[in-house]
Amino acid sequence: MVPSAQSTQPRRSDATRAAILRAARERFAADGYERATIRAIAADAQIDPSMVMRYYGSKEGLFAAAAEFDLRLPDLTSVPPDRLGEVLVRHFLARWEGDETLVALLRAASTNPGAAERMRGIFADQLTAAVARFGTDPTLTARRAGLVASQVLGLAFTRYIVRLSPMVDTTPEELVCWVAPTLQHYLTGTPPS
Amino acid sequence: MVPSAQSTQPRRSDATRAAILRAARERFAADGYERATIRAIAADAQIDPSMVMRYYGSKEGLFAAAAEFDLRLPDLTSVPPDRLGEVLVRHFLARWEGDETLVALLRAASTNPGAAERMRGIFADQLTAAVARFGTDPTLTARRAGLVASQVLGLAFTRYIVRLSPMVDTTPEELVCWVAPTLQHYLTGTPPS
DNA sequence: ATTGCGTGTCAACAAGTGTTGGCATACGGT
DNA sequence: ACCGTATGCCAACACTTGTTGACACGCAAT
Repeated sequence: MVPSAQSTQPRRSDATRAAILRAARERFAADGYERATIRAIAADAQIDPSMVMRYYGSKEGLFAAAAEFDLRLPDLTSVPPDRLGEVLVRHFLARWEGDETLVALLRAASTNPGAAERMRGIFADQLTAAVARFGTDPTLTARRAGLVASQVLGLAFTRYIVRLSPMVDTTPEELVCWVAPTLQHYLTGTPPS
Repeated sequence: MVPSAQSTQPRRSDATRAAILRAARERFAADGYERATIRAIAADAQIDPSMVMRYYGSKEGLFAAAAEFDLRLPDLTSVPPDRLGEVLVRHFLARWEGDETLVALLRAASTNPGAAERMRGIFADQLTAAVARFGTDPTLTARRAGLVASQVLGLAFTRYIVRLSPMVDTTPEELVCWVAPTLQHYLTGTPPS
């Protein structure tokens, strides 16, 4: 992608900024918020730690920039209603395998309140909005979204964080087969009593 | 429970040891491994930080002692096969609400390799063993256990760590109704292809 | 060429960390 | 009553952390 005719003109330090951000995402994803030190990130990006401060203000600011994330959920109204679960699992798995940002967010959310807040926002806003397309009861919609989040985050947690052997070894396709009915049930199943 | 006629005779410092352990569990559960400082734990237990070192050797040692945990899984062969899911969810929920040890372990597992290792052990050993009672294929058994772990840990992660509003607000009973079929499917469902 | 400013490095600070050794004290067995 | 040992506190170490300010270099415009 070209520097683009965005609102702000391209700066000479854009390459450095990008290198910092990339290193930050890697470190946050691998080590979590507190173990990922600014010095280590700066070393990975091959610059001085003070640059990180100048460009991102603080460690919190750096994390906020590095953990910017969009689930890019597809329009669920245009998929067959009985394939909702399958589409969702496949989408989430693809989103994870290709972008370590969510893993960074996931790791950090356990110990950093800001990260947890952001995680809440992502799943409460983006996922709930996607689910809200069908069904009118807002409480039920939120509950459905929450249940989907629980299974999907549990999948990521066991596969990428804890690295439970069976969850690591299983192929994405097989995971889809197993988990799709679960999400389908959470999305379209009849609520209890 | 009485000091007991265990292998080792009761020491005069048992009360202190217990206070340290209780404070450690609270702090680890609330703050995670790195943010839970020995000084804070010692302050909670109203003793000097050096005592923690003397009795538990190091921070790692303290965590190892504080994160000792048994799932106390019931004997799954004595429950009706179509109620396995329900029994399991209910058991896990009860186990969590009453003991913060697992929350501590869960929080710490994101950033501390030792905690992740222990988490792996608990779910790979205890849960797999309970599931192995029926079904002979070991790979399939491990996979079933892993899937159950993913949903159950995802439930805990969204409810106790991230605190997603819909997952916090929902009553345990209703959660059981939603999640039971999922676990049932993972335990007894037919594997894909 | 000179002036400004953005970019980058170096050294250092203040705070907090896990960890250690020394010293007082009080208990329990003799 | 005495002595050894367990228990507890205090002060300090060595180290790492995020963060800051001063200083050097190079590009761009005048």
